[in-house]
Amino acid sequence: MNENRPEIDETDHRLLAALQQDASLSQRQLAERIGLSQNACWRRLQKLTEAGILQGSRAVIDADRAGLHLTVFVMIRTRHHDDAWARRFRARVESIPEITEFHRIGGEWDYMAKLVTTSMAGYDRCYKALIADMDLERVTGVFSMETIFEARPLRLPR
Amino acid sequence: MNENRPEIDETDHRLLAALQQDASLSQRQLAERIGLSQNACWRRLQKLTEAGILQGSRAVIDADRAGLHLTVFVMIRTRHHDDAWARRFRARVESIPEITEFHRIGGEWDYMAKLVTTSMAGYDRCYKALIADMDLERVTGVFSMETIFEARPLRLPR
DNA sequence: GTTGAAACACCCTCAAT
DNA sequence: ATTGAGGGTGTTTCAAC
Repeated sequence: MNENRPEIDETDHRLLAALQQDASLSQRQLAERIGLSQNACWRRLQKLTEAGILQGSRAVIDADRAGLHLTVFVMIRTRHHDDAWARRFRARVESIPEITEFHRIGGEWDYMAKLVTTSMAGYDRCYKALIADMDLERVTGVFSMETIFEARPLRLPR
Repeated sequence: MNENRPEIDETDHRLLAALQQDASLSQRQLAERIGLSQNACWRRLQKLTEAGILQGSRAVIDADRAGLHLTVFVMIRTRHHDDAWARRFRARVESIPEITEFHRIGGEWDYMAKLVTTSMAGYDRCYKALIADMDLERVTGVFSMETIFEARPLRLPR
């Protein structure tokens, strides 16, 4: 949590929104788009980066074209609720590169992992790697039949 | 689906992996890192972009520092299974910018949406906007207590 | 906040190997 | 595949307003 975040004004907002859509924009283009001088734009980027709000940029890759045809959300319930087990489980999850996202969740399940892989055979390998010697109470895969959209820009507050 | 994807060799692999970690690398740095001339590196990037595998880059923003303190996965079951209703529902989901990801899923539920917002009050507003006049059978929010990691680079096959 | 300028790094395209 | 070179563009930091 970080309640006392630095102020983000309307201009910062538009700046972050633009870069969330396309981080390859040059500073000239960016400055022009949001109606700022290139110089002022640069200073704002510095500030946002120093504040840790802007953390860099990443390539967007078309999963399907890259051969990744299957997305599964793995729901997990554990029998163990001690720290040592939790640490061991997190290390296990981190060791499976097909898992792109991992949450501790509330409700019926304890954890949820998003897993992106080539095929059902790929999923089966990950599943086996995930459960081996972890004594999980229950694991179920929720399969994405169709990814309608993903990685949409965040809606920033204020 | 795209089974007949162009060949991605080891070098392309490392290129995409590097750009998934940091898309702001200059072509000189990138070329040096993967042991290629800047020129050859540039040509590979062109090919990957033309093939639609590499689709650009996006800024990474720290959600919590930007004031987004709540992530919820919304599970949805519908009573309607005709195309007209599905189109209307997709349009509704797209109209809610807090929803960053949307899947049609198999199993007990029909759809799953990932929603990132400021607070419980923000979630409630989205929830109401989502369900209004849609005659859903059942909607439940699975709350992320802790995002252990997310937006990890894709594990590319081969 | 702005403009203008200077120093440097980078991108893209050649030609040659 | 590689190097080298050139022109155009982008970045970063000034000083001045």
